Amino acid sequence: MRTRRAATLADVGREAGVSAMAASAVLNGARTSSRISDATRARVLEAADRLRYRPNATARGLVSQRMNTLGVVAMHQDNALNQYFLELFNGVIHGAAAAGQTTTVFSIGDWNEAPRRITEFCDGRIDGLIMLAPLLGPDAAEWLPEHTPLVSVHGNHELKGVVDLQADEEAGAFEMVRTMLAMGHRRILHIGGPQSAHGALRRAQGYLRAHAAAGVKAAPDHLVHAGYDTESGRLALESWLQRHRGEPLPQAVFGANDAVALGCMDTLHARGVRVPEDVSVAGFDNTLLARVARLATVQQPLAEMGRRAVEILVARVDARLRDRPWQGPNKVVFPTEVVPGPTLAPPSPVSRPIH
Amino acid sequence: MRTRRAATLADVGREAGVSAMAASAVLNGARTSSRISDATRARVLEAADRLRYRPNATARGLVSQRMNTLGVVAMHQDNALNQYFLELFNGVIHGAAAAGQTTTVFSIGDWNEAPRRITEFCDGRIDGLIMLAPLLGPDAAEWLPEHTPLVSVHGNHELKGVVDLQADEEAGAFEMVRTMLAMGHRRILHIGGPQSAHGALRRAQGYLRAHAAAGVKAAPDHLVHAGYDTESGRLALESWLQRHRGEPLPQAVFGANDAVALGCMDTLHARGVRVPEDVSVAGFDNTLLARVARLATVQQPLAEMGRRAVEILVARVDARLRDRPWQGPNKVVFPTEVVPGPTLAPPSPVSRPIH
DNA sequence: TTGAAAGCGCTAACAA
DNA sequence: TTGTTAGCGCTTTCAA
Repeated sequence: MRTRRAATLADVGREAGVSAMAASAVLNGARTSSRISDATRARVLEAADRLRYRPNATARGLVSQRMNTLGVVAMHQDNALNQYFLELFNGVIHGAAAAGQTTTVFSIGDWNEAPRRITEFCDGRIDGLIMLAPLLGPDAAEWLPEHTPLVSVHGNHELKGVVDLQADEEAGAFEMVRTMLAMGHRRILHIGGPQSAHGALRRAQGYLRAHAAAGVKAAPDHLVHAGYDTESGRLALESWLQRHRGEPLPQAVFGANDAVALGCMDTLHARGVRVPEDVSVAGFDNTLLARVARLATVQQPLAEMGRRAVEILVARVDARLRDRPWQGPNKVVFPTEVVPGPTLAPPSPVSRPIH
Repeated sequence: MRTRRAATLADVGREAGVSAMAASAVLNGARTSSRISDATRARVLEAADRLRYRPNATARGLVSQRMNTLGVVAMHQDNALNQYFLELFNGVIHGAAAAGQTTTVFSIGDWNEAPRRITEFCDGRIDGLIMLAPLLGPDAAEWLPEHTPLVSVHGNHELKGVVDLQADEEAGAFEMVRTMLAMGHRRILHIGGPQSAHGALRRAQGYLRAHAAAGVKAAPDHLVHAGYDTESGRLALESWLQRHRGEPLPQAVFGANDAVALGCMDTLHARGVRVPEDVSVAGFDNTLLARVARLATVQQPLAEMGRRAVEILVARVDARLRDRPWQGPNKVVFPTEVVPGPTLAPPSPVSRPIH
């Protein structure tokens, strides 16, 4: 019995000799006024089972104005989503499962595509959207879809109508650099993230504030900005070292994130510089990368942030469906924490020059 | 103007003073018999722009029987999807974007939930489903949804109606172990994956065939089975070493996959055993884990497999919509390849005992 | 060139 | 207790 389409309520009703509504009442627990006689119920159930009836989510969604599906949008680089995404996404999946939602992912190569792509995406197939690390200007409020509740993680700007989840990156960077300074490091190089990302700027601010708090002057050329990926880290450190040939090596390198820090370790390794004997290295995020490489890093509770993003988004979807305004906070900040590791140790008393 | 719902075709039509069909013809390029006058077209476009009209995907899906959305189901462990998933998923996302599809993910904690969860999931919200490393018995053919095209990656059984993508794991394991034997290794321990996973069995077969081909007898206790995750690898090797106290260390450990191999490296590290000086280690999959840890491994083209899975699935969805049978292959096998790395080196002439 | 009507599969009113 | 009717937003005949 190879039919192209799945059985519908009408089919079940016909098979059971009742109307489609009766079948609906039995199968999908619609709260129509009254109940169904046991005989009818049994016939319907039997017919549904025989026809392998499954309610059609699209039709339901059209009626109920809800698909029980959340969207996630993230940026990919070189056609690949990164570890940061995976950690957050694990939390999202977990939270979505707990809330009975499914999750639809789409990725964009550049946030400049966002106005078009996000608008296309918010076309009824998802009830709400989570934006991961969106690089959107303040003008985004103008084009962001009005009818889809939005939550961002590590948003760049506070946008009207978008609930944003942040980690306290400034404090995390501060603590990490404070730790380095307390160990005795003085020449700490920070390979920061893109200047277009406010999070990267906050990390750099933490770096500077730690120096100020310790009364140590940070050399201006010890703070540079690059990308957020491994290759950027590799190249940024390599070119920095070439520019500073003959000068003493930095005592520590603080990467914008774990991927960048690993890129830096590659560069050091390729030059025969030992970590941590010659140079200490630390990252940021505490992704799996850091755990595998035993990299000192700053923990952000990414999985938890993903879960919370879902919770808040579902609450907003519920509220919208009942025409209630969103009562919750517009911003949530999560704590960060230094994670020590064998890549971070006190500086060596003698310093090698760069060649 | 805060309305709860987005503008519909009817709204646009009303605003432009034409029928909803005219608006549909203009905006959604419906191929209704004739064309629209330029004046009407302009009015409709203007109204749509003013109302920020977006076609509703759910309504379209109901009519066209297609949501342009593909499903992906994978298993999570400890509430987390793993690297294997991420590599494949990157390919899926890439392929889906190229085919104009979005991707809906759901994860299950155990493949025993699959009959219920997959059935629920295939309810019209997705046009087709990709199953990643499904552990399904041959009976699955009975309950798998009839009306949703299915593709599996690393399927366990050939299932009627399911197109399966495999990598040649047996050959990959064979080549890796052949390489080890050629280097002079004789005591090669294989920490295999779960015996319920046929892929794990094929890797073990490759291990055995390489020994046979080299005329080397593999000690039976040098092939054990455990889980596919890091912790399993760690524990499996630790307990193996405890069971073999006093005997010489294995010269090489071949993990069921990269995660297991890293767990083995943890165990060796904790015991002060050096890699590769005392023991060589290799993994399988060539995930990011291996690349970060510079682990010797066997490459499977996971991203490409994800892309191909999408291509095939979309072709099947197209075919079904036109009531055409699927003409393509029911199985595709991808090549594997040994990736060398500094964790794999010739054995040391002296062998330390296990303590 | 345009509009009216029907229907995708479902649910929610109301009537019988 | 059950069936009829209408409608979610869209597309597709078919008639004007």
